[in-house]
Amino acid sequence: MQRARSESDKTARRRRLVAAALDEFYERGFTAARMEDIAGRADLSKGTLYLYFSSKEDLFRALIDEYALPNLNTLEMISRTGPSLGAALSAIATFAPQVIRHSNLPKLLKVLIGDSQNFPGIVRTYREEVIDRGLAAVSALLQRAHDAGEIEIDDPALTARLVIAPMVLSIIWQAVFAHTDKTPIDLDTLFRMHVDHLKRALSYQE
Amino acid sequence: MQRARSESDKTARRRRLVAAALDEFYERGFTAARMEDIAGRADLSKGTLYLYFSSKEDLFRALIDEYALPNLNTLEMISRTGPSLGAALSAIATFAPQVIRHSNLPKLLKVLIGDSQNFPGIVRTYREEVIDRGLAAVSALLQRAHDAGEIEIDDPALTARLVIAPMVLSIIWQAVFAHTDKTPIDLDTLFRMHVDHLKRALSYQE
DNA sequence: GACAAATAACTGACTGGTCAGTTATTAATA
DNA sequence: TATTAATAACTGACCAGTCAGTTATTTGTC
Repeated sequence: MQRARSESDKTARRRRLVAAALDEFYERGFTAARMEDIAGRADLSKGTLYLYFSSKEDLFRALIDEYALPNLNTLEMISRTGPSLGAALSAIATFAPQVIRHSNLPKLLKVLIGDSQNFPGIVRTYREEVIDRGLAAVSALLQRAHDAGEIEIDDPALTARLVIAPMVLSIIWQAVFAHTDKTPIDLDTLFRMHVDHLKRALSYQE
Repeated sequence: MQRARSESDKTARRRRLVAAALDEFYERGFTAARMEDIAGRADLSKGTLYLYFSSKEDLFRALIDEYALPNLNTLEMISRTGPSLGAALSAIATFAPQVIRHSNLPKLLKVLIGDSQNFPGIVRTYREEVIDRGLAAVSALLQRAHDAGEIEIDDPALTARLVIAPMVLSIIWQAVFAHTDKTPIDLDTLFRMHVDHLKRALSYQE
């Protein structure tokens, strides 16, 4: 293994280690995952891993910054800049299957749920900085559409939960069951249907 | 500790141990949970626990029979005997908050997700005997409503996922975040809204 | 450009502690 | 007294985190 001398070499190492940690945590669970295996997956030794992260929990904490925040930023952008609710929902319907199939968010969420009780501090952070912000973004989007007379709606906060519910379901499914499916779920159709239902359900009716 | 003499004493012991295991697994995760603590929670010693269950995994397996199947049976009953889709959905809307707040299903699902990768066999069983049967029940309900001309629907299997999505979201929320909420989510309103949306979205229009 | 000294990235054997599962022993019941 | 539920001491494997030592790379000197 070539050594990391420059600062950019080191951040690359950090990223490799975080990626390795996510895979090991995902495959074996936080407690059962071995630091030596995480290091080995990144072609490094256990000692080196401890040069980059001070503890197993420190490594766990790094996962959120690396994998949750980018997706949240995309969601917030869609919610904020969407010209109309319909357009924003359609954008979400396109975005969601991508994230579920190709990002690390399902793995991250699985790990987070599985070890939530062991790390109340981390869960609190994740909840405040990711979940609450995501719900707030969708909620604000709905409120604006209501104010513009686009839809009728009683409770934006609860409705926001109904909007994201199929994402949560699909993310969990992807992380837990997807690899046992012979034919994968048609996520594109699922989310198109979901958005279609929402538009019908929320639009004014005589 | 008084001894278990009769056969019914012993099944009572088994149930106490399974309940203790669920709580420990939920609070610490499967790997981190200690057999001694599980036994202690049931006011028994570790050795006694091994008289009732041959291994930690055996104990894990018992959780599904004890806590998942009863709820599934209720869901299947609602889906099968409902006189109309609207009535069945309303029944689900009443039933779901109860289960989420007062049953052990949230804890079970949290444990199952967290340790799914370590026990592919158990996950396969759970998926086939609980999830697939639950989805099939809802799917059949929708199909019958369609055949009766009650709703228009393209894909009952995917629609069934949209029906249960808020339940999964709420169950996860309950298991992971609920204890950090100052004010609990209004589940009754949430599911009333959900069912209302579904009825609007699926009914024939214009 | 050649060599040596200095630096810091990297390694893996080791320690201290933990815990699943076993077993020898105790004691309640019939 | 025979049976068996229950216990607690025990064992063996496992692993997070440490640290003394190794080696690739850079820097300074001629």
